[in-house]
Amino acid sequence: MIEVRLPDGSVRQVPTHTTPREIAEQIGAGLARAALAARVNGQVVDLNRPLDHDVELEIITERSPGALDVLRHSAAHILATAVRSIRPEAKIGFGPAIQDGFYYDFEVDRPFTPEELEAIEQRMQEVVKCNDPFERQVVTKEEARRLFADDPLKLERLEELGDDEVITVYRNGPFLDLCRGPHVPATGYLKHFKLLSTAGAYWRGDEKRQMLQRIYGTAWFSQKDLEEYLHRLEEAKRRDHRKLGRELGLYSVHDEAGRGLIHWHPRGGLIRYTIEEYLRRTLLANGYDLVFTPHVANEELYRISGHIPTFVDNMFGPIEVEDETYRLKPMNCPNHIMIFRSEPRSYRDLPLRYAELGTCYRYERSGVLHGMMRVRGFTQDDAHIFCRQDQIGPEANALLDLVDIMMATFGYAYRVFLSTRPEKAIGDPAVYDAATEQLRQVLVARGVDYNVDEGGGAFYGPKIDIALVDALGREWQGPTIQLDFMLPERFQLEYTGADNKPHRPVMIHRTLLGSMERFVGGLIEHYGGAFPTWLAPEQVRVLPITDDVRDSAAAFVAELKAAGLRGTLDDRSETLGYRIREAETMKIPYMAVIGAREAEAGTVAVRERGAGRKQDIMPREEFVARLRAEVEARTLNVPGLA
RNA sequence: GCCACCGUAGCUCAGUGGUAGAGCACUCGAUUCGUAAUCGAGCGGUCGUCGGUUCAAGUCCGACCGGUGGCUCCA
Repeated sequence: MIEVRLPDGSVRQVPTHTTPREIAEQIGAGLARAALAARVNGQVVDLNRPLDHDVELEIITERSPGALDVLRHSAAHILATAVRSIRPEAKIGFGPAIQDGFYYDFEVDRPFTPEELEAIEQRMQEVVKCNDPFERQVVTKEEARRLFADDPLKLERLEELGDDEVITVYRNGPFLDLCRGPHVPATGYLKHFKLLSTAGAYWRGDEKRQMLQRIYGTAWFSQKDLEEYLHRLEEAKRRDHRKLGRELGLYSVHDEAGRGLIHWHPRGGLIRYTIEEYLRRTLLANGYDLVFTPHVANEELYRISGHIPTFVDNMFGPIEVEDETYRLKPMNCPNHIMIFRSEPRSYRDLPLRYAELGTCYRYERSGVLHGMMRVRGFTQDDAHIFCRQDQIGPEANALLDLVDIMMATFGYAYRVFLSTRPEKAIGDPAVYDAATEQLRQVLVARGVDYNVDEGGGAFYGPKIDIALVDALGREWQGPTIQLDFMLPERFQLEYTGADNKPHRPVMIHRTLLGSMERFVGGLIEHYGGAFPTWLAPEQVRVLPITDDVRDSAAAFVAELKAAGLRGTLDDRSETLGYRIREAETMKIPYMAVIGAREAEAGTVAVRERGAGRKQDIMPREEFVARLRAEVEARTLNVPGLA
């Protein structure tokens, strides 16, 4: 007999080799029907896996965390089953569950066609209908070698397994895979899924190895979830910053001018200007100094910094001038170091915080360029803080205050990650760990929920990474706080301490918004193009109903401008409906309609973006005052934003 | 850079070997209108580029250029 402890704290005595399914059946028929897998001492296993010692057991159902991963991993096997039946020669690679779905990699003579994808999906339906059980079997390495004799990719993986590892294979109907599991009980459990796309993917993610053909799919427990996910994909497409960027006249990219180089149009420029102006004022109010440094630098600078040779593959090529070689700057830190080093520094001067909206250029391979998100020229919201070791904590704390302000202003939720010392770290491990501990204590003191990426820090220092969560629930790389013990060393930075001796400062690289290109690109998608009033390039469109009130409307536009608001007059000879439609399409926050009644009374009929026919008639001054208050408060009046 | 798909007017797209099309946008004219498309006319394309097959190529084939989705890499 063994003891099984359940999540509610109860303990059951059952015979050795009882399976989780049997226990679920004992608890209730409903639970047995809902059971997909089990969590035994924290590890997810199959329902039919016999228990041979005392355990803590949790039955996994659709609602359990991790349940979708099990389903999706099984979906990947079902996909491979279907592919094998259509293309028997396909060699199988890996097929894991991923965020929102699953994939499977195949080595095939010719890539899959879109039509084939449909056929594969249909064949998957047949596999599901068979409802074959997923059967786990423990095998020896020798047996496994025989079973996968025709699957070189599996053999390669097999040989990496240690001799003491338990090797398992899973069979469902005709398909056998080397796999750790677990799986849902049978193929019939997969009901709501869809294949999405094919893509090339290097075997083991190594571009020196052969390219496999990957098939992506998604799977859910209910048709509703599947449809919601597909709808989310549609919504993401609708909000694509490249599409909205063109439609709203924000930016463009030109072959003639160079790929991956953003041309900010007047509307996009106004958005960027407004953000930059707000950012600079915030930084000045928070103890930062603004600096400006050149776009090119003598290559020597990057030899000292070490970017040559480590970063040279990401840099634009050399520029020869007289006898010297210059480079477009890939980052701002060496320049800021020059400013720090330009005079002797005292411990009393520290911390020094140099901020720059610094434009950098990096060579990115053509295949990775993507709208404003991945470009070759970008302007970083960059800053470097030079401080004493004992100032790391307070500086990190102040930075997290700024992060809070910025994220709240733009309406982002966020998640925090702390990355600790990797194996290959430089310098004294004690210094690295002490600094990491300072960061950790700051996070703890602030009551921040954070995840630790053990060994995920850079070799030159630990860091705090912040991931933005946008309106669609997607995560983006956000602010980072990166400690650096290396550059002060390489540039021999010093300050004079209270002991009148030279000391080495610590550098903190930090960004709040990342690059203006990426940040604004992200904002376009976050807001779906409907920028809050304070950021909207055009805040009010004034619409006179007839030519008779044109002058009155023009006067109102002048009043808006005088109040520092961005209003424009649309007095074209088009119907009111037409002009309203266009203002809605351009996602302008407010329309101010002026007809004979309003002109007479000194009022405007205000129509808010996205609010339909609802109108609010108010005195002109009141509307101006309301708008000014809204701009000042940076109100997030974005439809659909929580 | 690699794999797949795509490339027709400023935009969205139709056109399966036989004389390049539509809607929107733009220009002109008419219309003066009460909350998401007023009517008419006009302008606009060497069908991504180069080569090949064919009596004939937007259409079939090849190469190249560019875009998209991935891979790899990153602000």
